[in-house]
Amino acid sequence: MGQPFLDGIFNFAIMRMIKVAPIVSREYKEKMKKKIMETAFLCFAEKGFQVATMDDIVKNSGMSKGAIYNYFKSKDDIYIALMEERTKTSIGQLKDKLSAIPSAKKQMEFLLNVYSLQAEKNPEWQNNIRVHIEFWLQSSRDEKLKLLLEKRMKEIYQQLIFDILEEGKRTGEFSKSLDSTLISILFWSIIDGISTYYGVMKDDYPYRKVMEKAGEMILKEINHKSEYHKEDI
Amino acid sequence: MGQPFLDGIFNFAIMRMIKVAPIVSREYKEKMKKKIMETAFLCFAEKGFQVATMDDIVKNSGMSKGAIYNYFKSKDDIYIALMEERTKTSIGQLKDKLSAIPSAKKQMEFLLNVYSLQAEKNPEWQNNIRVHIEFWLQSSRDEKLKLLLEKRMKEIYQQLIFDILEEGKRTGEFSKSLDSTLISILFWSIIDGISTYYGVMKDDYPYRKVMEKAGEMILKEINHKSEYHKEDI
Amino acid sequence: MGQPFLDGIFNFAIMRMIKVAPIVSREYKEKMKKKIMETAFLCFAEKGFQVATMDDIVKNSGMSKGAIYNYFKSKDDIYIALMEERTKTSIGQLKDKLSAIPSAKKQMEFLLNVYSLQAEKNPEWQNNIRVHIEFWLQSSRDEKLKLLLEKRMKEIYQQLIFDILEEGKRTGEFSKSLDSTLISILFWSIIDGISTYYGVMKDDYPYRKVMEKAGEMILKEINHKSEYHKEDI
Amino acid sequence: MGQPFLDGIFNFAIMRMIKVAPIVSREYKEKMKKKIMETAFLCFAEKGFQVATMDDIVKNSGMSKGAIYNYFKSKDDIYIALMEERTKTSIGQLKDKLSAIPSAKKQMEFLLNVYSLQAEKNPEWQNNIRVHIEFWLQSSRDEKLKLLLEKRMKEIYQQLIFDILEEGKRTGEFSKSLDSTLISILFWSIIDGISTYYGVMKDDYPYRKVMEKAGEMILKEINHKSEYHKEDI
DNA sequence: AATGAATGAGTGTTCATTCAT
DNA sequence: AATGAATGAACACTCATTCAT
Repeated sequence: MGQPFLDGIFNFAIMRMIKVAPIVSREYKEKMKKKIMETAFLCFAEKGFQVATMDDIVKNSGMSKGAIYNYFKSKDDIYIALMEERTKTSIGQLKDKLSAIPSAKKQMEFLLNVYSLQAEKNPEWQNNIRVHIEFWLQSSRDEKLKLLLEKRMKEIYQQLIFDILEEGKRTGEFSKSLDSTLISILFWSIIDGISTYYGVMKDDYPYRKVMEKAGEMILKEINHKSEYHKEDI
Repeated sequence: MGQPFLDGIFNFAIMRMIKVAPIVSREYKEKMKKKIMETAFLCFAEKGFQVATMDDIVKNSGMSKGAIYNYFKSKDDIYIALMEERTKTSIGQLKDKLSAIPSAKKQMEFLLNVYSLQAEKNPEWQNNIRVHIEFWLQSSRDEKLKLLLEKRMKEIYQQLIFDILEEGKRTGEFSKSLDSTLISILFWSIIDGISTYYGVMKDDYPYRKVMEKAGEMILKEINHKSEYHKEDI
Repeated sequence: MGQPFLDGIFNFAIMRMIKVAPIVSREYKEKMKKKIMETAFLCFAEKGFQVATMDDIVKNSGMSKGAIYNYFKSKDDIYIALMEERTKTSIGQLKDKLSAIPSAKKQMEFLLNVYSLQAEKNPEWQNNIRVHIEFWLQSSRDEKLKLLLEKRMKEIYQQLIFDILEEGKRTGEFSKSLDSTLISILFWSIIDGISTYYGVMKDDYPYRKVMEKAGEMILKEINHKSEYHKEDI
Repeated sequence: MGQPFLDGIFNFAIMRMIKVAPIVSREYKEKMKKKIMETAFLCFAEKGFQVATMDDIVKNSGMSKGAIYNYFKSKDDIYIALMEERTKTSIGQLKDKLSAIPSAKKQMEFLLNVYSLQAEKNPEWQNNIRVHIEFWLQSSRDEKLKLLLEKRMKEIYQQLIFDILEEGKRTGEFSKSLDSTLISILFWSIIDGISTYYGVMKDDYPYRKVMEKAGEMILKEINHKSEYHKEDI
């Protein structure tokens, strides 16, 4: 009686099947997280973080409340994940494109151009900004969040501009007397100021024209222009 | 024992008085409204509009809940009154001072200087900004509010700059080719962008230096600089 | 114009009336608190603290949720208030009666007799015990609660017995070699052990007989009897 | 392409195997149950039955949720199994040791000694007690559970003492006038009362000293001493 | 006009249990 | 038998607003 050999194989196979196979793939989980984040983004954009409820997210995502809490441990957690992902994506794409541009000056021009065209190219831009700014205000009342955002701001955004400016100074494209730190701070203050107005005023605000004028002013500031004038003479 | 008859007369009289004659003066009412608004501002600045509760306002104002609802019909209502009043006050003071300055260029310089010094002169500036921006974001989700703010923005703030620029163009101080509308929009976008960063980052943000550099750039843009250069020759 | 003098009187009267009169009396508030606590006690006794919900209390009290939270800041808070009040009441009554009894021995006998008769005299005794013990277990996992209860236990309950025992030792009623601290701890351990069984087993447990036997043993222990024996031998 | 036919056979075979033959041995299942119960005990002891979650048990056991539900149909079910097993084990060990002791008096002394030393010998004693008592309180609200515990209490614990006492009466070691039922009930009331205090107060409670004093009192009660007294007189 | 107790729908979060795989 | 994602009813608690006094 019995076929020990086959039994062994059989049991092994069964055990393997049972033990090893992950019920859902990693991709599945990623997809779910993404789905929640996308729904949450829309809800936050529509109503604001405070006003949007988990029930809104539940309803719009078509998932159950428990399911969402399997992926994120709180509403704040979704917010943070959302922001990290948005930052990572946008800055990553930017960096990729910038690295293909040889001159620092051209890089700055490219960057400013990207932002000038955002309103037309990226239909989510308005929402993006509102959610972003709201989160930011939020952070000023939560030390942990503030540190997270501040770090991100300094190490990622400001650093990006800072590096371009320093490179430009090195190659002689930009004025040596430039305060790269100050300008990188000012750069984002202006970009975000304009974007905030756009996010609030929406299509009543001439986003592109304002952004282009701002870009012009920034380029004028960092270029050797003033010295050119003197040379012109 | 008492004097029921007289009591009756008294009560009647009192009731009548309340109905017929305004027992408290208009000034008293204004004073109360002001008190509520001031308290509310502090609460909103500290916690944010959404998070601050009516109970916070009750507690900090020393008034009763019912009293507050006698003066304002909702929390939103306080917010709106607050913003209207803040705008009126700040812009009113500004206008007073500007009218004493004869040249458009000097007016612009004065204005930029005022904002540069805000952080040091006005310890409430950070709170001011946060409440302002938050309210603003709020407004993008409430059409009524949005119209109110947009009108205010255009008719008061942008108009202020627009008028100075046009005057400067008329007197020849500023370049004739200037797009006054565009610059007045850009002006506030930059000021508010810098202020927002400051409101969030607080003292980690070199507000004054950034604001001064921004002022420099704006002045450079609107002045006849290019022509000066030529004249310099 | 007008009658400033009368106006003054009138306004003063009105202001006084409005400002001073408390809308609800202190008694009213005490009555409400009591009502909530009584309802809560019944709920906790029926289902246990953990299982009983605020909605149970809401439903059974006939009050609204918000009203309850106006009087107590949390479910725990109700629990604590409940326990403090129960302790205060029961120990207060006990102390009053004890103070009328001249001899320490008689006091002990009285005390034991009170507990022996609890089951028959106090129909809530079972519930009382269960709620009490449950709260107690709860406390072992909450340091703050534990300290509160421990303090109460030591300073009120154990102290009560300790004082009687010491008084008895002083008057020669009780053995000088008695460890008053130890006996006072043991006393309540036994009383509560018996009560716990009764609270759980309910009328299947011969509460009175057990308590009487225990009382007999305790009295035997603290009386001079044992020494007489040794001397007798 | 595959071999659908063979596939079919394979799948069928596997399905059949699972259905027909027990793939895992009865021992394996017992081992699993034990593992779950041990983990559950630790969780319940740490947090209490209500507060400990199935997820706690999942995490600490290293098993999956589904697996646990294969062995126990509910959280309550684990609780019951746990209690039954604990009772069986502890009483079983006790009985084994008692059977080796020839005299009833020595058996009582041994028993009391075991409990006196529990705190020092059994580091789990505190947890044990808390879980036990908590379960017990629980039972008072669940008729089924109550009957189960009451039966267990009477048939196992009280019976144990009852038998020793009766044996002692038979051999003349204990007083003939002893109410064995009453004393056996009192015995556990005292033991559990002391243990409960210890479980809650933890090391602030002089467990051993109290238990020894209680043991002394119990022994004094059941020994022939009292009759000696009468004779003495 | 003033009071503050009352209201109750709504909030984020938890968790025993189920079930497709 | 094993997995762990999904479910959704509960939960304690909040708070803008109302209204009897």
